[in-house]
Amino acid sequence: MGRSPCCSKEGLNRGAWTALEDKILTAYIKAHGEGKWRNLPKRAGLKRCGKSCRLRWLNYLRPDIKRGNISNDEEELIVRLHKLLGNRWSLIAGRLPGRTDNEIKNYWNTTLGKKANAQPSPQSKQTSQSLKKQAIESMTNTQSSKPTMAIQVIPTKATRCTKVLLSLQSPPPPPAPQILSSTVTDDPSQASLLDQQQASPDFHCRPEEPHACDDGSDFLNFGPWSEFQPSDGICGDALIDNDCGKNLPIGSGHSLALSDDLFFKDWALNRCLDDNSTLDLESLAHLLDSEEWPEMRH
DNA sequence: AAGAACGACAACCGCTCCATA
DNA sequence: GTATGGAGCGGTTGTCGTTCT
Repeated sequence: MGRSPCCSKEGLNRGAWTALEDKILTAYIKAHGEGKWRNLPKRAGLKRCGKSCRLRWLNYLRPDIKRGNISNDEEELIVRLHKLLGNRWSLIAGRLPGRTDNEIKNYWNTTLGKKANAQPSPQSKQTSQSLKKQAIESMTNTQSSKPTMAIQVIPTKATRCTKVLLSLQSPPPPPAPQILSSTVTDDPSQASLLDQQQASPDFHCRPEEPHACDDGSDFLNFGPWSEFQPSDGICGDALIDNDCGKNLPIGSGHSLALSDDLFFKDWALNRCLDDNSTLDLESLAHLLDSEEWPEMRH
């Protein structure tokens, strides 16, 4: 389907933003909020493409952006997350509050990528597509693998978290445990994750927005489940139902055996963060540092 | 001191996904 | 079911400052 360009490029400024433009954009967004990027330049009186405005805001002007050197902890986290997620910068950035995908991408390309090349990792160059494929392959192979975890399989397809909402007021947690349920509790690090998830019902929530699923289970639904239906040869009854409130077979002995690797990818994909929340860097670090971690990475 | 090479980062581009009419 | 617009993502390019020769 053909698409009109997001904006006419004629008469628009390009290149570096001026201080005045920044000021105008910031003032406009503070007054009217984000969104409607296509119309924003016109309304704000900027001679810029809407996309450009969005990028400028997200990568530079946003008040919660942390600027400055990336700490060693952050660097280590980036490296580890990159091993898990590949070049999915937005997901990685989601785990580093105040950092933007662009910043992390640049940092990787200029610094970490070279280090990684010096210490080649089999996964370091994975693309989203290859990750996805790998995930699917992994899933289709897991039926014969050791059923160590009862994790519902989540497609690694990155789905934005903007509509993943939980109630702040009363999220009666679904009776069934959530994503890391059942058989993973032996590991203290994972238990810690569980605890944090359950103890923090508002993580990655936007209180001002309506809730996608009142029972709080919707945060588990973040992908085209149709891709992973039983017809795909996957143990369907181990999958979470796409409907809110229906859950995975918790503690069931026949739950889908998900590869450990995929489990962590899944975890990483789902741990969307609230912009205002303290990052659970600790929990992630805990996870990454856990004794089982090296084994899980193959 | 001058120019080349390099590094860091901002910005752009094209593609894809999702929501909606 | 389809077309379209809005928005986001990842790859790439451009620019500027710093270091090296």
